[in-house]
Amino acid sequence: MAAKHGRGAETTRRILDAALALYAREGHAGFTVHAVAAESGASLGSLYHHFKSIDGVAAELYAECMGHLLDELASALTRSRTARGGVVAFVRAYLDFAERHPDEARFIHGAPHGGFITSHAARIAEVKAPRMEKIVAWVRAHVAAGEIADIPAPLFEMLVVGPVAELTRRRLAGAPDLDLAEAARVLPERIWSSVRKA
Amino acid sequence: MAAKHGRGAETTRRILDAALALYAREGHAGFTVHAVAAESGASLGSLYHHFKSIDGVAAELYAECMGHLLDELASALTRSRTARGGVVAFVRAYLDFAERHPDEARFIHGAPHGGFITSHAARIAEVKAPRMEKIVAWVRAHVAAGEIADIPAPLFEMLVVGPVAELTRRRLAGAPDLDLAEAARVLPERIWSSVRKA
DNA sequence: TGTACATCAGTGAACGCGCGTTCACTGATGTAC
DNA sequence: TGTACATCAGTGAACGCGCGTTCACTGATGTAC
Repeated sequence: MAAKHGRGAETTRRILDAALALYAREGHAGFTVHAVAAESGASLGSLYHHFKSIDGVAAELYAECMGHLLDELASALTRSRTARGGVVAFVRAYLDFAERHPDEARFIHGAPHGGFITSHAARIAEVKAPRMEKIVAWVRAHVAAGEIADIPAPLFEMLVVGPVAELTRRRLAGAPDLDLAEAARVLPERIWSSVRKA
Repeated sequence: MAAKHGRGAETTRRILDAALALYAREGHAGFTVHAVAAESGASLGSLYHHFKSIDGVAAELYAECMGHLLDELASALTRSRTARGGVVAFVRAYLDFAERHPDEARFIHGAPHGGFITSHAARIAEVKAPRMEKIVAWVRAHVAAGEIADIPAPLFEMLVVGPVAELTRRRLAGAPDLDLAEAARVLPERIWSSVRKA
């Protein structure tokens, strides 16, 4: 899937782009094989030639978007020397991603309730694992240095990702009273307060 | 909907209970009118007599679960005198709810991606609004007293609800490496740190 | 360079299935006098 | 209390529709000699 070279690469690309645009425009209910094929200009048969099923399209698109987000988060982190700088940059990068790529953010936060995430778990893990490893290594180093509180890694993740993920979800669900600029001003320092040592 | 008295109250109750159990067991994909009717023992016609559509069932169930959760959260808050005690109790109440009522928590966090939440927004607001009002009033009072940071109410909500909502979502999505007991020990104080004044 | 063959890419009509919803109906409960 | 009527509760076969998927096929590109 997602052939990097070869003749069908362009078609594959068009299908994934169309799927993302369609999800953004029509939501979960409009995300059907027929609609994705029509939107992309490919035929049904062509879509099934490159992807094994509609869930395959969704899984590949999810892996792509998640990879994109995690790349930005990991690089925000590793660019920073101090723990505080890293956490602040991480939170900003998340909010920035939601603003610059709202369609991808919407797909990441909304799509998993179709069952593809369990049926294509291997493909998704393949994309997530190496990025998560980088992030976890950075956090561990700063825990060891005594800058970040020594709490279980998953709980650290909840504290940092939770507020921004919730914010993103609500915005995408249509709550308009949430100002991203203000969030970017307030949240990073607040979240840092929740994970700093002592 | 959800007649409080009258002859059909019992049937209505059975349908909602069946819908919740079915969602917990089969997930989004199994949540169909036919399946809900069969699970509840009611006929299709009877279901349509009491609810106008399958979305109507989902919306009523959502309103019920959300009301239940917000009741527990609001009472945790208002039982507490100090800001710190309130926030800590709030977080514990959320985690407690997820543990004691996993089916309701799963429905609250998973179901909204069906479109019923916009089509039945009025009914849902009717349940949420008075509870949210209590919560907001409590927070405002403690902001005025200088105990809680003076940040916009929605951002306060993200900081407090975000981590526990994210945790709940991941657990329900099948991540087993998340220990609720440990979360209840670590998160409340950490979250308090993120919203306290100075 | 030309010919023969194999593989890859793409087509779109057709399929069966299960979904949400309707409807003509029967039975049970409540109301009037 | 008995009778007539109205409303509410419940039944389940039947409907049309759109979904995901298949398949026999054509055309384009790559490979061998």
